[in-house]
Amino acid sequence: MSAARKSVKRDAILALLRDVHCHPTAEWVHSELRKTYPDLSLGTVYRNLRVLTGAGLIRSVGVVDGQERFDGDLSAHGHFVCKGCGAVLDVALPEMDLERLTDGPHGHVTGVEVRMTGLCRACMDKDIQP
Amino acid sequence: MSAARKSVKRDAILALLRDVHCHPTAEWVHSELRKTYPDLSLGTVYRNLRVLTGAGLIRSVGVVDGQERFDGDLSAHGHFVCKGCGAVLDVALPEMDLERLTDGPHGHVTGVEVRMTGLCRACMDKDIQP
DNA sequence: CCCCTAACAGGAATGATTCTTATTTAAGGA
DNA sequence: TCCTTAAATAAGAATCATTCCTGTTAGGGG
Repeated sequence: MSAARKSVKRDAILALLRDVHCHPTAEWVHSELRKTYPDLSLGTVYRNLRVLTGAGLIRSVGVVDGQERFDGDLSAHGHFVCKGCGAVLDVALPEMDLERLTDGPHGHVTGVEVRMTGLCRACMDKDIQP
Repeated sequence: MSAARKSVKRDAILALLRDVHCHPTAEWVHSELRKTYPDLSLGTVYRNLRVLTGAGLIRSVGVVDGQERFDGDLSAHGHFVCKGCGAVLDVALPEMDLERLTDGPHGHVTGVEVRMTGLCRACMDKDIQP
């Protein structure tokens, strides 16, 4: 018995997420991998993103502007989300003891996500000159 | 010129969010306020939740199980989200200097949200006995 | 080589959220 | 108080990300 079978498409999705730093949406992954796998279906991307997230091989950054964003970098870091353009940038978390938060009085904690929102440099400049 | 006019429905939505501690969805707010305002439409709830969020009078906790959750408590605290039942609980953040994160190299930070995910006590017990 | 089942493509279905239109109502001035 | 104007609203249609369904393909153990 094997729970997960070898899958070229799934491996490609995982590899892509590990390569890029843009925290992609399902659609971005789809259109990107279409270049290599022209028959890749959007449903397959969605399903595998869920499988990979469930397996802890990637993580979700949450929903930005109605679309879920994913991250192949599992190291401890937070995210800055620009309200203007929707860009998601990695943010080093200044040594806050996230482990100390684990298993508080509420239950068993499996993940912590720190999300900052604001305006990125590019959008700050944009907003000055109309 | 007045940007925002007095609005009974909007005030009721804000008051409800300040009263409860369950981090409601738009639909929950709608069905709850229907008891007092039988003609309250779901669209009005969605629009006012957006207006109030934009005005900084409430904040979004993010999307849980496909539905956005809101919080009328603006004090500094994080959230524990149960993967099992979708409950959102307030978590005291152990004095981490969130201000120190403001205005990093990425742009102007306006908000920080710390979200923990895991299994709440009730769901932990549930998972033992099938 | 055969069977069982996971993985898949393609497209339909779902459902939260937003948008549109006509109607109501608050606010401020005459 | 009455009138004018624009915000607020109800109702329902439209949007669109995501999930579900169906038939097909293919991996890998036996």
